[in-house]
Amino acid sequence: MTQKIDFLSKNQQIVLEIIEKAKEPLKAYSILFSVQKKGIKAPPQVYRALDRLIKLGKIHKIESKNAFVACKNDSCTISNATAFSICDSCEMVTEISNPKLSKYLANFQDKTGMRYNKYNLEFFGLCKKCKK
Amino acid sequence: MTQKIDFLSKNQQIVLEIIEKAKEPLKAYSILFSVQKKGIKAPPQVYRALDRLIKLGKIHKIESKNAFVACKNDSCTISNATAFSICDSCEMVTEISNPKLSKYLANFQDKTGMRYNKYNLEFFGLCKKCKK
DNA sequence: ATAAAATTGTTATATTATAACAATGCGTAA
DNA sequence: TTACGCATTGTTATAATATAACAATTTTAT
Repeated sequence: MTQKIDFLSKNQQIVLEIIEKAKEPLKAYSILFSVQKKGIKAPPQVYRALDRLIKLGKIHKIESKNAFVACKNDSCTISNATAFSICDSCEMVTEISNPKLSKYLANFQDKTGMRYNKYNLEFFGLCKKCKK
Repeated sequence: MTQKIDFLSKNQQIVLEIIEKAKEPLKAYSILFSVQKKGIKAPPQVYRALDRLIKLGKIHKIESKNAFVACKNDSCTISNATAFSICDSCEMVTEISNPKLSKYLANFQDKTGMRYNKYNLEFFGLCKKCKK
């Protein structure tokens, strides 16, 4: 039987918790370091948990940073439509939750007629604090 | 003085040429392998050329694949607004060049009021061939 | 021509991620 | 119950991606 979709294993819970607590996106190996006291010892354990949490939509990967953030959107159970705002200076990352944008992108069609089932958008700039 | 913006060094030309010839996005180490006969021997040489070519807008990095493609848009001299269509099955990648989309994204403002100077968008799905 | 600055070459190593297999747990049919 | 099959977790090793640090060379300004 495949794992129930709403069940998190111990490792998955540990990894999720640390990502949720963090104010910044976390790198896989910094997660590994933090959770070693809890018995997670090796990279594959972290990467497996990350993969699973991504599939469940509990976290997202910031591709340009190879880092992971918790999904702020409670209703997000599958992460097929993501948009982030990233500050080039302080590296702050926030998930953009904008219905117009999601609708626009979900309905976007290019001339090839290819149909998309997933997208990821990353915006870069300076956040208000850093612009001052 | 900093390097003139339209001048490519030998290594940069070699790397650009191989990326332009390729039908698929190329990985850094596959580029390295291909250009070793031309005298490029070590990773930093490839990565420097890639960085420079990206800044010039001659190539783009597909973040979700850690791979590099040539920019198809001749007028692209700075790569601050990119959008790609990626097939999950055959891994084909095409750059989307759609004025409406670029305009929409360039003008996008989220509620924080943060102003963006760059974005990268990656769409995933099945291309026409693979959908059949 | 020569010093300063920038670029390129080279070695080594850091960082990110996965393959491969062993150990463990877990449902289920006999 | 038990033992078989299968999924999950643990472990070791290594692959793949990327950069730091410094030496050699080339370019530029004077």
